[in-house]
Amino acid sequence: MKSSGSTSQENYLKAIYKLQLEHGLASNQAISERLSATPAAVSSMLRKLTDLDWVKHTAYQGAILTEEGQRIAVATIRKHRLWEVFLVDKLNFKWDVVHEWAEELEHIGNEDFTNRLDAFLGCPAMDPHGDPIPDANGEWSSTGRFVRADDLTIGQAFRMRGVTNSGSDFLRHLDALNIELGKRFEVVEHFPFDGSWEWKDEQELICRVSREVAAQVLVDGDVDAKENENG
Amino acid sequence: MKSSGSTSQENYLKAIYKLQLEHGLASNQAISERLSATPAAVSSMLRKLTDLDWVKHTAYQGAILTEEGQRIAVATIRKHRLWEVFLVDKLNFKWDVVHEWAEELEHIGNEDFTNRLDAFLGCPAMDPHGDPIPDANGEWSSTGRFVRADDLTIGQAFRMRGVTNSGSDFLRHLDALNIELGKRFEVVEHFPFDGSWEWKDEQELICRVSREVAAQVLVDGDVDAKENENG
DNA sequence: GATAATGTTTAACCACGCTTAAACATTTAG
DNA sequence: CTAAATGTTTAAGCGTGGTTAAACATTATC
Repeated sequence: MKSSGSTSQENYLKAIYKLQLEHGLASNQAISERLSATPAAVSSMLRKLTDLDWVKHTAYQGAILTEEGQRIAVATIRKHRLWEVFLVDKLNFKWDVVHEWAEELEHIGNEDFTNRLDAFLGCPAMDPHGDPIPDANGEWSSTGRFVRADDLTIGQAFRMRGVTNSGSDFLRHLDALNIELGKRFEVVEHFPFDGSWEWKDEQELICRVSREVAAQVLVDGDVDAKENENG
Repeated sequence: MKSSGSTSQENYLKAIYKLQLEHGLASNQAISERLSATPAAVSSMLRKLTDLDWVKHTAYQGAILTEEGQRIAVATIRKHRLWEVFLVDKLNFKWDVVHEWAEELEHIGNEDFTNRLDAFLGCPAMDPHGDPIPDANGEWSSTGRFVRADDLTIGQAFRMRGVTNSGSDFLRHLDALNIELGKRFEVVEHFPFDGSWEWKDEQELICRVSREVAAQVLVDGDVDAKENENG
């Protein structure tokens, strides 16, 4: 088989996949918000996806993906993230703008195409936002689990590893604060008053971040244990 | 402005552009054949393109592109050919299969995107089939004019430079004959009986090609004049 | 357990790009 | 110059993926 869907169908499968991770199943309404479509549109698309055997849909409950639906969803996410790597690493786009283009590119190409792109990029493990890239078999090969930056304690060293919010506004804000993927910091202070934090980088420069920022930054809190990597 | 059209619109503009080069203007019927669509579909699309001011259409005569229509057509061809270079040079696809993927990729990205891709690829002058790639301004910067391989005379040295038929069957046939872009040959013999030719490559290996092949291969017949390039 | 609030589905409709079949213009041939 | 052949356009309709508005289930509340 190894079928795949239309652009729109793939977008639905992706949305359901992500909602399923978050809530176990994807309600009609949640999908509709994700895709900025009306609930009516979702309803009709779910019928099609059910007919294709890509989702199981219990009326008034929600949708979950079948094996095949999941395969297509993961393949699409893989393509999306590989293209993001391409756009940042090869075309020198900034990480806050690549999502839109990747959203279009992800619907092009078959398995062979994707694997060639993967190989060309050096089989990257993560996209420019720190999100893991599934391998050719759809496996999320050992996503070294990261923690939220607001889970750290004073004095703790860490490396910036990802974000849970890939919106342009947020990413541009991180750029403005000189917070970038892989950069090493240490927690200097935490202010319970407003939940904000003070970090310092390796040049001892202080970086003050709000509660909102810390909550959406993923870090590797286990930095000293494996410092043979980059520092 | 710098507008651009839908996938389908861009395909029509491309087709009209090419037909215009060949026949001065694009008849409804010729477009319909190019795009494998019915004349009725062409008729209705031409109305839309006319409303957008991208073509001028004289009923029962044919269509020609406006300035803007031409700009979009050339930009689309530029993107198509750049992606073909990417697919062959970076993803190691063979030249006979890249057209299909490029046909999808060509509709993605804006001017900035395309220029970044161009720069990343080293601003190539030609696609993998030897077709020239217009520059960022839509100029076909000096397409060093090539001649058909069946225009050569015995003893003449030449370099393979392109094809006038990019169909997979033809390209695979050239692969089978070890005829590739940039390769140097010399005309050994011509057989008026069936119009076939004998060439020899730099290893003195004889390559026998049919009339049909020679007619669709473009070569640089002026090889000795500028042998500082590759030989 | 009836009722209000919420969420889902259906119904009618739209735009896009295509189809077939019929009507219409324009050439070409007799 | 008329008739036939050819090419073009219109009309009606289809599939996809949307919309709004109304009908319908399902929760939550009293």
